[in-house]
Formats: sequence, structure tokens, C-alpha cells
Amino acid sequence: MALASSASQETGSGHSTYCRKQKSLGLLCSNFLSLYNRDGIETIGLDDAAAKLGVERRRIYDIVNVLESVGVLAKKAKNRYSWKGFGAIPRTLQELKEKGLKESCDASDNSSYAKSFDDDEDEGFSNLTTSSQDNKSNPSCVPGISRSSKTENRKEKSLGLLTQNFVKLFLCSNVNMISLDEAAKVLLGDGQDPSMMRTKVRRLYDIANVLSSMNFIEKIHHPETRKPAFRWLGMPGKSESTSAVAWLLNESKKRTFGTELTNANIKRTKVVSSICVNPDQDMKMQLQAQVKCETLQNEVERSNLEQDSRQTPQNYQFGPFAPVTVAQAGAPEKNKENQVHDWESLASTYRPQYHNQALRDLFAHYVEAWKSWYSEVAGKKPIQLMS
DNA sequence: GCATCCCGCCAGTCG
DNA sequence: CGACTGGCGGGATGC
Repeated sequence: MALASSASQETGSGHSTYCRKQKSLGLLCSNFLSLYNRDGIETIGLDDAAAKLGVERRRIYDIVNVLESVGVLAKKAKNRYSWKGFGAIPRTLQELKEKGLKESCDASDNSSYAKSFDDDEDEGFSNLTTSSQDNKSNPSCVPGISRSSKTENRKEKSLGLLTQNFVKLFLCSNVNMISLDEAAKVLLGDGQDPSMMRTKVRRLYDIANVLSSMNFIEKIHHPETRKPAFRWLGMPGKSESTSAVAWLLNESKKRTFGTELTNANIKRTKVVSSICVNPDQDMKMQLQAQVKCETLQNEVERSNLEQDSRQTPQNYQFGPFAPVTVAQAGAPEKNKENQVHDWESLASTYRPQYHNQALRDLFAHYVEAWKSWYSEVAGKKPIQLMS
């Protein structure tokens, strides 16, 4: 039951190709953020998100979990999250960092597992997930035993926690570049069996994707090793701040809403040959967005940070921002500006597209977010491209 | 070939 | 007990 209900919309359109890139968690995350980072959003319903973004609920969980782990969202109740915004990130990272340092400090090697959640989060709100674990002494291998902490065990492996630990890796050490393999090795106790490693790495890929889409990290190739790795781009941690601006710029370029809602029917199993794009429309939007960016950029720069906003044009591994078929031309524009309400019902037939008004709001927000974010984090001069 | 990672089964949890 | 959650890893995709 469930899924598939809304499916089968346009079989008529003919060739829709399966294009993996369009379905990446990273892109989905960008869309998710674009969709909810705006005025009037306080709570987010998972079903709603899934419908609007045209993906299965399962995928929403993935995103939401990592977003929550960095403070952007907070679980309110079943099926419901509250939007905390980007402004909540600095603090969350700060907490993570402190926590991480503390842990590594007094738990040098022999950790007493079952961490307590010292989490000193003020305002009871930001109670992130909880403790950390990463103790390695607890094999938990032997199946069939240790029923005591079945839940614990599961929690330990949650995407959210893993995300936090991954982030801590950067925040609490000097490494600012690490391959997922290494990360997995560290996060896992130590030489674990390969299958465990593989799973861990898979998860890290998921996480890396969404973190990349938020520009927390960036994929690169290790200078020498040649191996792919991820580099921490910034924010708190040390004094290296980063450009939220970059995020913004990148974001706008990358956005391409409208992967068909309900991509449920196009499974990858369906091999094909036709292309999966149709740039025309997108192009337009892209340009538009770009213009807006310039504006934004000025805006931001003027707002007193004298840093060079774009450090790297935009070589985000994220890819050539998957173009996407933008609905068949039609009469897309709905001049109502209260689209928000109706989206839900339109979800299955209307693909969200951000037009002028919406985009404007969106960016206004970004600027705002950036400001508070920046003022909170910075104190000193940013920039600091390490090598 | 191997790095990436989407997809969705299905086992726990929760209301 | 049914709905929610979300670990997990098979295997397709991308390069």
C-alpha cells in the first residue's frame, strides 16, 4: 500500500530516464533546505516533505537525521520536526566540539561506554541526540547476548550520531581532510571486519553528501594520495570560518527543483537511453538565480564582513547540479503568493518551482541567517584557507 | 574496475 | 497492533 499511491502520473511523458544524480541525497537535501528555510516555517511534517520533494519517506528520514544532528532541525513529535534554522548550527557545532574534546580527553583509551549525556545543552531544546559512543571496547559482536542494550546498540549506529562523530573528527583535531575510509576506521573502533567497514563507509557517503550540500565539507582529492577525501570547510571549530556566502551562491546554482514528484515509478532498473534533461527552462532559472546572487553578495559584503566571499567558484563535487526536467511548459506561474498552503494538495501534480517572489524571500532569509550566524561565530577575522 | 550510494526490505519503536 | 523509524547491504550507476 502506501507508496505508489500517487504514482503513475506521467507515464505519458515518455522517456524519463533514470538518472542517479538527480536523486542523490545531497540534491534532495538542498531542495529540502530551500523548501523549508523561509518565513513561516516552524514545523515540518515528514509526509509533507516527502510529498513536496517527491521522494519516499525513507529518504526524508535520512536527511532529517543529519540535519537534526547539526541543529537545523529538532524533533518535536512523531512525524514532526521543528525548524531551527541555520542560526542554530554554530552553537551545535560548538557543543559538539566541546563534547568531543572532553571525551577524547578523559576517555583516552578505555572508555566507559555508556556515556552519560553530559550534553550541557542549555535551553533544553537543543538536546541533540545523545551521548556518543565510539568506544571500541564494546564489541557487541556476539549476537544473541547483550540484549540489555539493544536500543543502545541501535542508537549507536544511527545516522545522526554518526554524523556528529564525523563532524567531531574535524572539530576536535587538526585534520581537516580525511577520506571516508579513514573516518570509518576511526569511528569504528579499529580493525573491524571488512563488512562492518563497508557499511560504515556507505553511511559516511550518505552523510558526506548532505554535509556537502550544505557546504560543511567539500570533496577533494588528496594532493598526494590522489585519493578522494573530504575537507572541512569551516565554521566554528577554529577560526576558519567559511563562507555561508559560498553556500548561498552554490545553493542557488544548484537548485533545480522539480525532479518529478513521485519518482517512485522511475526505478533505476529501467535502463534507458534517452537523456534526462531539458535545460531550457532551468537555464533561465539558473541565470535568474545568479543575478540574485550578485545582489546578495553585495548585500552581504556590505554588511561588513570584508572577506572574499567566493573562495572557489564552484567546483563543488556535487556535480553539475543535475538539471532536471522542468515540467512541461504550461502555465506554471500561479500568481498567488500563498502557495504554501496549497502545495500540499498540489503536490502530486504541480512541481514546486521558485519564482521571483519566492526566491526573493528565500534569499532574504539566507542573508539573515548568515548575518546572525556570522555574528555569532565570528569575532575575529575569517578567512583562513588552510591548505 | 572500483568508488559511489540509491533503494527499499524489514526489524525495532512508538503511540 | 498498526504506523513510524531507520539500520543495513545488495547491486546499479558513474567515471
